[in-house]
Amino acid sequence: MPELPEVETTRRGILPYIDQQTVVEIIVRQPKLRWLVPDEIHDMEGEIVQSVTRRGKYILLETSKGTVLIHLGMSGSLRILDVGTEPEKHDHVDIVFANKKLIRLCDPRRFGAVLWTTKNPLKHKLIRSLGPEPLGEDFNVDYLFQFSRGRKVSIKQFIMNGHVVVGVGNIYACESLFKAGISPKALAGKVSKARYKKLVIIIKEVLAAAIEQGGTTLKDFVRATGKPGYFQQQLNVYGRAGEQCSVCDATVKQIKQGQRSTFYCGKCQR
DNA sequence: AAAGACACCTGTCCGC
DNA sequence: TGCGGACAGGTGTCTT
Repeated sequence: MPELPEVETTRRGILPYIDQQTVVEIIVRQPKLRWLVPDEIHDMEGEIVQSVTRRGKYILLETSKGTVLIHLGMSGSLRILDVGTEPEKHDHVDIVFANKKLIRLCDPRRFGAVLWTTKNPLKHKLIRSLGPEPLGEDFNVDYLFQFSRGRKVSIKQFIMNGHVVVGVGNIYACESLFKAGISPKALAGKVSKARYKKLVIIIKEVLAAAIEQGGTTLKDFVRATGKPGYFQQQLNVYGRAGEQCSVCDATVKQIKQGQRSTFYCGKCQR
């Protein structure tokens, strides 16, 4: 489900309810997520949430004792609810606050994670080797072009690699390459600097626009408030195999790259 | 170091 | 209606 826009939408959704709030209780109904939810997570109880930030697709809740790292995996969502709201089947973790609100992690496939670190979270094993934020200045044409030299993977797999740049998942990789007119099959190491320049600009535009729209709701993504996102209305190729391209008369194609579906227009993208 | 396959898990949809 | 298989928004780990 969540790529960067959905995670950022979620972060913004929960922020006003939990920032500077005291954690009263953490309820773990199902500890078996991608990694076991550690018992030390309860050290957060009684602590005040000092910041609600995001690094890549991780949401970080910082307290003076440590930081919770939350990842939504493929099917996770976080919602703000009132204390007393009955949990449903896949509601695995609640973080309950003194203001009678709670954030609830629902994750049917359990590829998500809830982790705890007492150190600088940016130095956590899963965070420290991540690539730059796509909306930051460190993600620019010089960086991407340099990093791509010698790479033999397709450009689509390259930009989806979190060690290259974070937050560009399957939907936005497909959409960005379509808008940039670049074939997803082009080899990363062979793409020109001029084309990378355009791609960088477009990735930033696409992600920023998706955040503004509250993310993409394909089947079940909901924002923290329970509302869906609206960016799916602007998808040009993702999920549109067999349909006519929105720009030309060709048909949108679907292929597999690195075990993931890729959607593209063979005429607009070369 | 880089690339590819595989793993984790549940729900849904499609063809027979 | 049932069943098998493919597929789904991610990414760490293991093998080449």
